[in-house]
Amino acid sequence: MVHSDRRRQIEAAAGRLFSRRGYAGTSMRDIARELDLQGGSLYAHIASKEDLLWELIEEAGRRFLDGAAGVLAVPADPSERLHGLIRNHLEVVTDPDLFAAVFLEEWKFLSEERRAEVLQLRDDYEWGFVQVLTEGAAAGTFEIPDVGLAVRYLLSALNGVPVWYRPGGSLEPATIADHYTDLFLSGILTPAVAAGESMHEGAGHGTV
Amino acid sequence: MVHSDRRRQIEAAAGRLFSRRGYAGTSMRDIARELDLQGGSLYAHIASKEDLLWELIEEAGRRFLDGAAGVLAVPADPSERLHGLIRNHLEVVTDPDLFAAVFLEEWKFLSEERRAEVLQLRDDYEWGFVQVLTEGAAAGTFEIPDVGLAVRYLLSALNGVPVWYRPGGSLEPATIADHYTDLFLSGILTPAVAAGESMHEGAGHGTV
DNA sequence: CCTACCGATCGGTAGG
DNA sequence: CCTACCGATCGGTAGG
Repeated sequence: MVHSDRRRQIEAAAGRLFSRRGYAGTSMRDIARELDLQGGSLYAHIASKEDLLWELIEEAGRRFLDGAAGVLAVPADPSERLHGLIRNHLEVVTDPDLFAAVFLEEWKFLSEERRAEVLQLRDDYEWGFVQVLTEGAAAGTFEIPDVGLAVRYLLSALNGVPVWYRPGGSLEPATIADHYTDLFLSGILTPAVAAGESMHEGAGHGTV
Repeated sequence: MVHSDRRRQIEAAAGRLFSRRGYAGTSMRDIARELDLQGGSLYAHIASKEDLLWELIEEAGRRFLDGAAGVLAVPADPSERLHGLIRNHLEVVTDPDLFAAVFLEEWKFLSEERRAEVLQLRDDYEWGFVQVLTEGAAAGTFEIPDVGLAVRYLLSALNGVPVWYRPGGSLEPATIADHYTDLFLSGILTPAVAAGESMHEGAGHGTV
């Protein structure tokens, strides 16, 4: 658990390369080159390429889960808790040291056991979102025909952020979280229209 | 442009494998094995592995763009046009013959020229969404503080569908499109709350 | 479409 | 951490 500096450097290089070219598209020699080492020298610090991938995925997964647990430990109404979950998710996903893109995309290259562990972790994590939406619906604050679908919709939107996010840009993760929370809670229809009256033909697109 | 049956079989096998394990994680011999061929035999039908990837990406890209153009050619109010764009996107992304996951994830393995072509196509495609949202805002139907951000949010949510969608399941693409359009237009807050009055403390999460 | 092969590169190890 | 190497596999080709 406590790793040497060199080990951390190797993990960081691997994280950058796995993010950019994927696990299968990155060779051990690619990683070594980033640190001016020979390919074989990496094995003084790590046991295998897959262990390196696992380390990165485990770390990101832990942060997702710990952050969400922190949010859910605080009593608050459903909208606030949802905002907290969204902000946590976007902080993890935009943290340049966490390589969330690797967590999200490269887990399929893990061994079967580790893959199962990741899927379990993702299920647990999603459960927090399901709980908050269900609470909000029970309280009458939210109106959600299919909670599972709404959670997949939201998490997909959040997971798209690392694709275009650049650290140091004009949008801080917390600001994106504010915008995304509003989009998810209120949508884009102007309030008067959303309130129900004055819409030309039903909802404009027969549904639900 | 007109391809032999064999060529189409090779493309389909490549699409399936590239979707599942990625371009770099799939070998030509993997593809050949699916068709009970020897690896070298593929080169009687295709020139290179990258050409195979390009073919799949080009085809999906064309369907995204053609479908959107069809929607935008019909006059309708912004909510209806948006619904049409969403339905088209989800039809493309769930079409088992189009391998949209390859289009979305594997373009980074293309040559620089082809990569640039894909990015241009994506820009053009996103432009349609930006246009519809901008029209809706100008008409007073939509209220969107940052149109570009809202489009990225929506497209990310849509691109997440192929990750969990299974053909033959209980949700048709058109049904998902209905749900997702509602989520994007109206959010999840109950109308009375969304209309502005009766919310305990501002919006519950200070924003925008 | 197969057999047989090309040079290059892969993850990983031995021995220092 | 390097040199030197292992067997396996890679994308692709020649010649039939």
